[in-house]
Amino acid sequence: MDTFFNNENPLQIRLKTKEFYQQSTLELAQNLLGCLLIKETSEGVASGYIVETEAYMGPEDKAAHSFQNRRTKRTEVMFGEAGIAYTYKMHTHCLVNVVSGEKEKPQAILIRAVEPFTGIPLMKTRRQTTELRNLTNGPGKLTKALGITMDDYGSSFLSPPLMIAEGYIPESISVGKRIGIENSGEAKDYPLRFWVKGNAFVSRHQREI
DNA sequence: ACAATGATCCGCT
DNA sequence: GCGGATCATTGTG
Repeated sequence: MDTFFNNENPLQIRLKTKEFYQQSTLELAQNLLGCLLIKETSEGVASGYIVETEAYMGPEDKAAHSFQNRRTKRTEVMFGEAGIAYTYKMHTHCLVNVVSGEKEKPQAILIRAVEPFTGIPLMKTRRQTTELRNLTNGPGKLTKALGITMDDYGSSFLSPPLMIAEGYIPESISVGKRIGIENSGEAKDYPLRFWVKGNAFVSRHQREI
């Protein structure tokens, strides 16, 4: 058991260990649901339960940045060990992925939404809104709320400042198509998006597959 | 050196 | 639903 401190309360957590990240990308994308995503900064600690993920399968997946094993400065961390953060910039937003798969297999899981847990006042300040539902219900929103930036590129989720810990086991998981990849041919229909069924913080409502 | 392209968000209709 | 903001990354010449 590790203890981290929030502005108000000590937070008792059980960090996920290295072995957790060594399952297949499809399993990991689902098993990340319900886990706690935590970020410590000089401003304080903020955390939320992961409620929506998308798997990006690498060389064979036209929607993945690592499609056809494209290996550049940006995609480099995906070729490394599982359990590392792959952050990248999209327009004005930073998005965060969990690198998965074996070494040299550039797969990753995009965290698309979390449910706010601790540090909610800090999240409201960062996001400039008081509406709880609007704090972290999208991949660009949650990074801003939690204070995740390009500084976290290549950082391990096994230790501060960026961490993933045990949370809860979702009752039911929904599966659907990924979002925002209309121009990636057949890959756009792959059933690689997972979310906690019925959770209010999921980014968009969509039919299950 | 340059132009195209988004794994998004927000505000408006 | 739609379009604009806005910029790093990437491929091409």
